[in-house]
Amino acid sequence: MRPAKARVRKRIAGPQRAARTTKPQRSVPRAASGATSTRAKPLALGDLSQLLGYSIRRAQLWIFKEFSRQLAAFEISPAQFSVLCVIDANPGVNQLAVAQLLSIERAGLGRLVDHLEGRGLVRRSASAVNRRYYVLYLTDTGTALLGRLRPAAAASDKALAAKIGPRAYKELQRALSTFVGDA
Amino acid sequence: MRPAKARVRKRIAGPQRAARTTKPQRSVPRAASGATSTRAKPLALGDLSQLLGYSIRRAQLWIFKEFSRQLAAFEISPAQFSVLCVIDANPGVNQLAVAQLLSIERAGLGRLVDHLEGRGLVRRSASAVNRRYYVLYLTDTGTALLGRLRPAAAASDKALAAKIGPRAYKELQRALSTFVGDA
DNA sequence: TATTGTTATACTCTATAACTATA
DNA sequence: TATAGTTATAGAGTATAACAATA
Repeated sequence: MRPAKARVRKRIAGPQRAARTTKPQRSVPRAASGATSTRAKPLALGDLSQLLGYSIRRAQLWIFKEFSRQLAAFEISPAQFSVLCVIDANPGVNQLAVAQLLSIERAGLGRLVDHLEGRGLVRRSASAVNRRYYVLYLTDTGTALLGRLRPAAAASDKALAAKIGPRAYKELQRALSTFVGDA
Repeated sequence: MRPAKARVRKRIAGPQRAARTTKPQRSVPRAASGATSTRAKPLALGDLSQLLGYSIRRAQLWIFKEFSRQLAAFEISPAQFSVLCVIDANPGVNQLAVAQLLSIERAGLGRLVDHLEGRGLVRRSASAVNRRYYVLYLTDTGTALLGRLRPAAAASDKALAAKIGPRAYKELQRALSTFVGDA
């Protein structure tokens, strides 16, 4: 049998162990020329290698992995860390302002703040000036945790600096500053 | 009433229009000091602004948005484009090799290739040398489409170059080359 | 009528485990 | 026993529409 083919699947959520009644069969074109696939020739990225956008994507994946590794003990995601930082830097900020600053959807940010509040890191208070607002503060627990997150985040950024070199680190910080603050 | 609070939610999937029986009430600390939240003072990013990792994340989000804008007419995501590029550059490659090169899970790549095959862009053939393999090729349709995607992807990368400047573009290409090829 | 926050929903990604066929 | 591909599933993240309360 072939590697279990199900072409043009329907993406349905079937039963847990679906019965494999119909064995997929297809005409096997032996005349596939020199298609060895026996891991000898190195693979090429093609046009991808010329696109800076792809390099940045790969760098970002590496950074999230490194960040998660450094902060694994705290169970804090990059997005959660960014929200804690913004609340810490702007005590009494409201949710929409945080969402806009970080380019997060307000609905998603609401759930994220729910989570942080449930862990006792963030406190929601009613605004005295506009009753539609919540104003956000770090709790003492939140402040204490952020104090421990900061060195870990800095270590993760240092690992990045070590990977690309200190000069490139400075160059990137200057070159990419345009992206921080706008969408 | 307050802004409809449901603190420490349970993340359950309730009925479409859940009855809002319990009106959330909480002690309103008026002594919230100078927490105005009336959009006057500019917000600060806090420690975030010092982390290159955050800048790269923001840059990557911008790039995906720009890429999707340029390729909207083709309904091709960045990930799909990357797979088309790799198959084009390595005719007869097998799925696992593509997954490893692009750091995509093989399960996810299988579904992605399903989609591309369903659109008639990619052809799966049985390997002549190892019957566990599929070998992947672009169809004529896929090759033709990639020919039209290439300029669009290049335009998206040019927009990035225009945003950061040509010198920074070259610097980044050199500095980030370490991330292309490994995890 | 517009705005803040919430809810519900859907879709994509990611990650994992288990399974079939093959080696 | 190990590997390629698939399936199922669960968890995040994202995007949107609609609603309540408030302005």
